[in-house]
Amino acid sequence: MSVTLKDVAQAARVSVSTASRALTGTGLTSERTQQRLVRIARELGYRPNPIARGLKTGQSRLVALLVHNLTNASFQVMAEVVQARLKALGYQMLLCIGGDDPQAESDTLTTLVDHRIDGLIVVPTGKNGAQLKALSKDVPIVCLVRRDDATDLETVLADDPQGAYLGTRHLIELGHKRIGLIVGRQDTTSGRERLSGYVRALREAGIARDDTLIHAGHYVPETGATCARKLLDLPRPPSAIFVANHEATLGVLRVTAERNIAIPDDLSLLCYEDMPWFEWHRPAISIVDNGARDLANLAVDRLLHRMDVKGNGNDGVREYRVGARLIKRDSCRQIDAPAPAKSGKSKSSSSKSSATKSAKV
Amino acid sequence: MSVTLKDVAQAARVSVSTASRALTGTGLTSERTQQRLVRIARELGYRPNPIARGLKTGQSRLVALLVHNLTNASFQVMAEVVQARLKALGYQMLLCIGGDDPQAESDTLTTLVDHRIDGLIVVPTGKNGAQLKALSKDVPIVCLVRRDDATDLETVLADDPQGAYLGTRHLIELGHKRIGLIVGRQDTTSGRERLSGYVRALREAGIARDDTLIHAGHYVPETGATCARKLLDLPRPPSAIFVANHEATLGVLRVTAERNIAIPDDLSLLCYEDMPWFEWHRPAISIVDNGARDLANLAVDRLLHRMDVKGNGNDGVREYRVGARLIKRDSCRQIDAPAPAKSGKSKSSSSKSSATKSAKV
DNA sequence: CGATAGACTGCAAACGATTGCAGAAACGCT
DNA sequence: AGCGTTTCTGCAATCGTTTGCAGTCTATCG
Repeated sequence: MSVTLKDVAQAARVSVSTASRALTGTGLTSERTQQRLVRIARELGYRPNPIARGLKTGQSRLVALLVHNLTNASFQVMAEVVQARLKALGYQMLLCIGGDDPQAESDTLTTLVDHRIDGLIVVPTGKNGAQLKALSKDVPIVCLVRRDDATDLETVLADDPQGAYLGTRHLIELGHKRIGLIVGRQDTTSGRERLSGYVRALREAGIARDDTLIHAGHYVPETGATCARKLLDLPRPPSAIFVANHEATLGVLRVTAERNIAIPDDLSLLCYEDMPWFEWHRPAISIVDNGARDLANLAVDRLLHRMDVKGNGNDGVREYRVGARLIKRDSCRQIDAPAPAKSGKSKSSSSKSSATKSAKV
Repeated sequence: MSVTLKDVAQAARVSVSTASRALTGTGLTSERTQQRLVRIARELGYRPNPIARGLKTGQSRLVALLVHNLTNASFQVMAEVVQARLKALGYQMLLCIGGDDPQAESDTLTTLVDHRIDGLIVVPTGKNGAQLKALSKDVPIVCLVRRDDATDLETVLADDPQGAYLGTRHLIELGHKRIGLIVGRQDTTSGRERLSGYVRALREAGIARDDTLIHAGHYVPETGATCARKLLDLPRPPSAIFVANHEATLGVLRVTAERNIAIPDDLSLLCYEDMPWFEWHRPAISIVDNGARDLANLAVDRLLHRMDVKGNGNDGVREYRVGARLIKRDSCRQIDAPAPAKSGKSKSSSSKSSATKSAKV
């Protein structure tokens, strides 16, 4: 079927071993035969069989990435980044989708090690700590985005406390005093951390924490909508909402649209994590970028490092934090200005965002 | 390291071959030893090594999916579907991202066959027909979404002519006579087909084709924006725009926002392919659903079929079409009603969208 | 009772590479 | 020339399975 090492060796009238050494470039072969073999191999179109090689060396040139889904924009860019990096290094990426389901995660993990993957980057559900720990003896593993507290695996995390702090402070600086927070479940690291950043910014600014302004739930549009309604139905509704997740943002936008609440005139909106269409949306939505791209890159770096060092060389560091950054667009507005006649929370549609409108069409 | 067939055989005091036969269930072994071996294997936690098996059998239990990117919502759901289906069958999915770049595609293809993948589902760039054709002798291949005209590979396509026809007809039925079309490059099948569907609907309705209303370009937001501007700058701008791609839709929305064009009051908008946020957007965007999920499922079906039949059993059919369907939401409006005073293409921001605003908040 | 078919089982050779070990060739040195 | 190095090459084993072939055992039948 395809050209094997044996064919090359025969064509060159040398033994298979010599051919192998010449082509893998171990330096144990003479310059002349080396070049000759390389030439012949090329002429014959020889391509080494990774399966056979893998059997002997125990490596597969396969690295797996296990994420929850692909609808999440962060996971998308991570998958793209990981794939690109690995490909450049001659690895193939096995992309697995666990759906945040412990059982599926567990199954997937075992098949992956069966396949003798050379490395694994995983967004853990947090329910398979024991298994992950056991696996990490055989395969280099790096956790991404979430930590699995039952393990001591190297983990690359977004700096959620800082990101949430940054975002909240931004809103405070714009003059907001009542800032609604829609945040993730409090039994996840990120949920807790984002809340803590928010609280810290409030405290620093000397603003009292008001628990009626804080709502936690799953990262889905429905939750966003529900929480937004609760916030807006408050006797004294917030002047700004910080949505700590992009999926939930969809729900919030829906509610503001339904109720005809103009952003940012009637309500400022700040979102955690980017989505491609946020900057095309009108108004373009300001965000705290969790640095998905950097996260993925760092995870790959760490994984490669571990794969090199072999033997699970722990160099002490267990946790890496990737800084978040604020990207200001048009969905948050200054609020402390002495309200001019037509501004404030009227239903006017003529503030900053629309001031530059052309009458074109 | 891990327990091998030899270990199992030893524990059971049989030869490796017997163990192999018992565990793979060839039926060539006595009921009793069969069950005994299965038991022992389980007790020892034996897991067959796919690499070793692959070396012998020439199969890898790996199926590759090669798409252009993951930002495209259709590709996302396809990837999810393919992954789920394959996993259920004990295959792992190799997800590759080609970026619609012929060179990358070509490279990827060769590494994939190196890895002895058992099957391939590919969204071809159309520039590597020869290679694909050659590969298809070794590996079952199914093309998805796009056809590669240089090959006779089995291909699963969206019914673009029908989808475009459906969408256009919908707009016509709503009374639109001048319908702008923003469509893909005309050197792609889908680009041409979507145009043809549009043209057919027009013809059927007895509306003359107006080429100033038709713009083609890449499926990216920028193109959408550029084309939208051209359309809106026309002396007689269209009353509806049919955007034959969701990415381009972003650009269109941006332009309508910039120019304060209310949808659907000032302009009806219909989009090809769904995106998760379209139904959360306000107004919710009407679409022609290309049936990404069905496409992926069918592609997997066909691939499995080919993998079974082995020897590239062609059963004649070369092309499968998956029907598109119209999903009406809120971005298209009836236009033939005798225009009331305040409608039309004024720059007013006070049509339906803002008329119902509550002063809430 | 012996022959023979049938049902299991084991031996050993693959699959395509890598690699330890030892032999061969080439070289420099005295 | 003889000897020790060094450098290169080939043999053969190995990785963990599968599988053709031949051998063993039992049971059945004439």
